[in-house]
Amino acid sequence: MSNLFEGLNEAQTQAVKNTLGPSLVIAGAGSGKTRVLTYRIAHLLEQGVKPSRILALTFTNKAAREMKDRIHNLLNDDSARYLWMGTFHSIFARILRAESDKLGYPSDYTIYDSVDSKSLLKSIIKELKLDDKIYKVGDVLGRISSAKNKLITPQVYYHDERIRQTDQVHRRPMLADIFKLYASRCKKSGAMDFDDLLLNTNILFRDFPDVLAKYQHRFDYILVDEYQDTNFAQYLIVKKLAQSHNNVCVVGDDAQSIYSFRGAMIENILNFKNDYPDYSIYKLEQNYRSTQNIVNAANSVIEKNNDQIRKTVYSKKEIGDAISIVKSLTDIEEGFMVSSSIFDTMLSNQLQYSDFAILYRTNAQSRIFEEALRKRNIPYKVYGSISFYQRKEIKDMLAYLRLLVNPKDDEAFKRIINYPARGIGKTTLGKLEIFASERDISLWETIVNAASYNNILKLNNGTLSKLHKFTEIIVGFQQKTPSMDAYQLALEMASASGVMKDLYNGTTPEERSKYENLEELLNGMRDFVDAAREEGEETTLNHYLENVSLLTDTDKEKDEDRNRVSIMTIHSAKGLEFRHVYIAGCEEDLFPSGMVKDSPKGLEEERRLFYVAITRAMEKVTLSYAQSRYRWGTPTDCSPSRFLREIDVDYIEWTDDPRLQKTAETKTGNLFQRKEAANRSTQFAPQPKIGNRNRNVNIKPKITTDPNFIADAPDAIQQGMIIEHQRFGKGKVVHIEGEMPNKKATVFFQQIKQEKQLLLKFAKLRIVNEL
DNA sequence: GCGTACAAGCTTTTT
DNA sequence: GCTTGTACGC
Repeated sequence: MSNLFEGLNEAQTQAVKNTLGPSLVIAGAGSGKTRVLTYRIAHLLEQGVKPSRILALTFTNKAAREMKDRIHNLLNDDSARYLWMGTFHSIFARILRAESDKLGYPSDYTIYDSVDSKSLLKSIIKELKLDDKIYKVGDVLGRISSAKNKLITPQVYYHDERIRQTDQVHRRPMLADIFKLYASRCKKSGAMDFDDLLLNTNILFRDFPDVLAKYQHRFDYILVDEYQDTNFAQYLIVKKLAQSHNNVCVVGDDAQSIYSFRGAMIENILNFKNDYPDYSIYKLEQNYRSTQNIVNAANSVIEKNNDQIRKTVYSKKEIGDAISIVKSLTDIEEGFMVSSSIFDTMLSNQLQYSDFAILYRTNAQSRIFEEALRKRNIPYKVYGSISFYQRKEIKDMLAYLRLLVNPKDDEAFKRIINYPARGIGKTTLGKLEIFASERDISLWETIVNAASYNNILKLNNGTLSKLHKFTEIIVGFQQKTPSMDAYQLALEMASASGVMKDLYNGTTPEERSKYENLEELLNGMRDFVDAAREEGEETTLNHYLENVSLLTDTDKEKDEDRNRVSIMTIHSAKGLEFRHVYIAGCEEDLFPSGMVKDSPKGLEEERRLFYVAITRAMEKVTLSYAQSRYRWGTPTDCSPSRFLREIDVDYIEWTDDPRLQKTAETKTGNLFQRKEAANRSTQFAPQPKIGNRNRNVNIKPKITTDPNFIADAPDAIQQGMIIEHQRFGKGKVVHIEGEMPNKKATVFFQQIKQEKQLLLKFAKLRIVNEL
């Protein structure tokens, strides 16, 4: 490795070089943050620091893996393998496995994901005979989670007057009891949820000073990526571990803090100077990713936030294209517009599909883009949404395996006791649950001894023998578990349990895909076993299951996924970059989300999210909004997002209506508002006023070849796309047959009710057959 | 105990 | 519009 500092700018060089003492690296979007982190670690290794003495914490497995790869390539040796690098959750899960006995957990403890947590909470709420409309599972879990992230244990929660009063005011006085029962059930099942991993690490370090000392001395250097997204529990772990040497380097960007709903405290980065008074600060302000227009536009938005570390992010790249703002009439049309634009841009600029991304605020928006892209035969990949490991069929299979390793895992038990159907239904499970709960034992212990408990359980002989059959299968596999590798075991379990057969018999596409998913899981396990064997690690099921709950979809990218348009939420786009970015649904109540618009803090976070979205782009940003969008199954009127107005007009280009562009040359006032006003008058003025709302007979069906008319239709049609029939909600639809060049088409008129008046009219064409 | 039919609720974002 | 949960009949 010749010269590490070659190609780094001054600020980057300083941030890489000065490895001693506390360092705060403020890294603007696209400023080479990952580069600094990897070079800093490589630099430490070059100086002779042992990799095992470096702890590097990230927020996603992907980020950790990428960094490892890059360090490996920089140094050209395998020292990166021995770094302690990973997500907070995976690193501390590992430490907790080693120290679990001190906290009264087995080292093979199960990690409950949010589906497991919710299922457990649901049964607790039922058990306490509480109204599940008042105690909504999601809300309750959110409350418990945020308590844990603030290191509020159930005991503290239970005895804290103020917390209890808050719950009282919200008419949920039993939350403390639910929390307490939830925690004790988890512990009894030998399970930790995501938040427990951080909470229990803190408890471990608090109650066992010798253990804390051990880990303080294990790591000489600590690095934290995305520090603005740490919550209190994570913050305190870092602080404690760094105490003896203060060699802590945190990297982050307060402008990109978008996880406060998960307990992230932007204050952690803002207060770094108070925690480590002798800190050095490095500001990375040059953006290497985006054009000047994009950087400047993003800056003009984030400027509106009060809570921030002031910095000047700039780009020395070309000025580049202005940001486009595009209006569509409906969400469906937005889908067409974006997919057409991607198609055209790709062809005319000779780009790859993977140069494009469509970003949105909520996962619910993905479907429309999927459909639009599919119709154009554009390959795409949806990121996020439902994780592979959270799919029902995968969770069911994993539940069998979990039960082998940790038979006390009641959530796994409940998933599979009657899957595939073996005649053990609600009634039996109910009896088992009551029995287990009264005696404080697990469901597994209950059925193993069901015969001897049967004077109380009162199960009939048929049920008893069904239970017995189930236990026999599980016990048989439990005995094999230590001697077999994870893949072999899972494969046999899949057939012995009947899961394989159940999925194989499916005929519908959904069922087929479930079977394929099971195959994929098994393939993944085989890869795991192969890799472990190669590295000389354990190939056991226990080892496989250790991390599987912490894996997400993005962690298993395949080659065929490579040249595809990416579709994802802005949250999951964080840290990524694309040449062309479409930000869809820029509408009030969607982005910014309707749930936070009343709180200034919430709004600032939404604005940061908008900032993150814009700064993903290297060359071109297109902002899109629709005037009407399906929500809860009905068309809803939308108004453009306030964020569109917040972008400095110098960096915007208005492309949806060419007639208006010439009129907006002077730069006084707000371009956006003027254009909106102009839009309103030109768009609606020519329409005949409809007096009687109930009689929409003003539109006369006609045969048309009028080119102007066709020009009004979505351009997808002009390209000869086949557009299927779409239902138009409550709008009135009129059919008109017409000839287009080479195409026979049906035209739909739709009127959308807006503010109780008929305001809009637009045409959709359906190509009936190709000539 | 199982499968189907209908109703209700729902849409912030995730390790 | 879609998914999940419940009620009812077998």
